[in-house]
Amino acid sequence: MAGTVRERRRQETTDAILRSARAHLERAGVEGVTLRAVARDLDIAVSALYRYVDSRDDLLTELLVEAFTEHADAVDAAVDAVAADDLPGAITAGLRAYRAWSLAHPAQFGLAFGAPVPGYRAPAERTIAVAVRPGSRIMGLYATAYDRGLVDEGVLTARASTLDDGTAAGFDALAARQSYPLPAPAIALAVDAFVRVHGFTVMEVFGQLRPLVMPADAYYEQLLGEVVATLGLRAL
Amino acid sequence: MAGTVRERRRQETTDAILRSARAHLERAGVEGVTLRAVARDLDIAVSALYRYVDSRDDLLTELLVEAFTEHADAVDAAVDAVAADDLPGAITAGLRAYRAWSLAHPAQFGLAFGAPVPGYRAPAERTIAVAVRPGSRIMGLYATAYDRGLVDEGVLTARASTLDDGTAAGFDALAARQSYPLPAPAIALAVDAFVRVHGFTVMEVFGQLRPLVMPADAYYEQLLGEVVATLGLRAL
DNA sequence: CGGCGCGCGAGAACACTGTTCACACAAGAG
DNA sequence: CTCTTGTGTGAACAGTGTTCTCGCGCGCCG
Repeated sequence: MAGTVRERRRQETTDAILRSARAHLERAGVEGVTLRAVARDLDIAVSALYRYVDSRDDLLTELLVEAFTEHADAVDAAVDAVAADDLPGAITAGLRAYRAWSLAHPAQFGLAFGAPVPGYRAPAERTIAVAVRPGSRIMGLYATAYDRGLVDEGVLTARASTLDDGTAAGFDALAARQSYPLPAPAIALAVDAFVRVHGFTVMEVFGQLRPLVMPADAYYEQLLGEVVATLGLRAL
Repeated sequence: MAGTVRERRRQETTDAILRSARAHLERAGVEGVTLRAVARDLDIAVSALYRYVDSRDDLLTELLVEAFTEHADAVDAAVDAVAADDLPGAITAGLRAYRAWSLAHPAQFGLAFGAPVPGYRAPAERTIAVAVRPGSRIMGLYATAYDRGLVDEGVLTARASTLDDGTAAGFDALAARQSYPLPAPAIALAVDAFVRVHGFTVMEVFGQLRPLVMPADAYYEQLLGEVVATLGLRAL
């Protein structure tokens, strides 16, 4: 129990606030997370909440980074559960977890990836780093796969032929900035894959897929297979 | 000028309400569309609005179907502007307009395709029909292309090999219901294409693409080319 | 161990929001 | 000309976020 008694009690209250806010988010969406509702849960005056939270927007930001973090943690856990040498398997598992977490936590997913919550702009410095984690993880796996020569050269040259110079330069800059040993066409392939995965997930969670694709599980599994193949990877 | 003076005035007021609500939506997002703000715009008492609108949710629904309609109209206009015999060109133009409208109207797009607005459930009977229009239009173009034998048989058989039975059955049922002369693998290809287009658009409008792809225009054009090729179509 | 600062909580107040109500007025229908 | 009906008003209620002022008393410091 590090810290003084006061600090520990403060931490407990902060946790309780976040727990309550999260519960209301899951049950009633963003509009349901209300300072007064949280205060009622904790049997506390509304104004007392301001000792722990700057504003309602601040509370939403907390929920937002929590959502991003849990999402990324889920992806990481799935990746880590796969044998380290099975890179296609790890990528598949990570992308599978990407959708699974989103389906299991639609409210958090909506907060994180839905339309920017009106009225409040999420502070970029707090969100971007964590929002980018799943993508970075997958990109890292793909990079080591490329390093080990597991990426088919044919798909890379094919992708290179349809890549315009401006985008390629942007990708090269990105690779340099993040120190990925990936050529621009490989990054393009990874971005393509991510767009498909995220697009499918968004459409499913937001209910725009229901009229079209009914047993979405099987469809997504097939999508994952195709995506991995498009990346130029062969399953073990 | 059909109808009595009263009916005309009523229509004018209704239009003014929608115009004001739409302006607030574009300027401040969903939270910005407020009955009191609209009333202030029209120099009217708040309670008077209830003569024209059942509730705030009802007003939001109106904006929602308006957004869907304009989006679909934009796609239709782009398709209609292409020579009737150039089906790949028409599909490309339609999908290009799909993104262009979304970028030009981020607030409406967010309302229509973002996280379900918390607290209120859009009445399905009013939204589904119009929400589905762009997809139906593209699917229709693809169907006539298939009818004319313009769809490469190779991609169809390839797609069929990775399609599970359940999904295929669902697609067949969809084709029968909508009376599309498309086999299940073709519908799968169309859905794949739509997921890529919508996914890219969502990520771009919601700002999740900015860290990755900088000159998004060129990238999207390339994506369109690849999507059309994946559909088994050859440009004129 | 004792004084006391200050972290913490309470409650009232203000400015907003959506929604409903009783009421008044005028315009069109018969 | 009457009188139903559409339209607009203002007050009221319940709920929201936020900001004050006010105290209490815990727990750190001497």
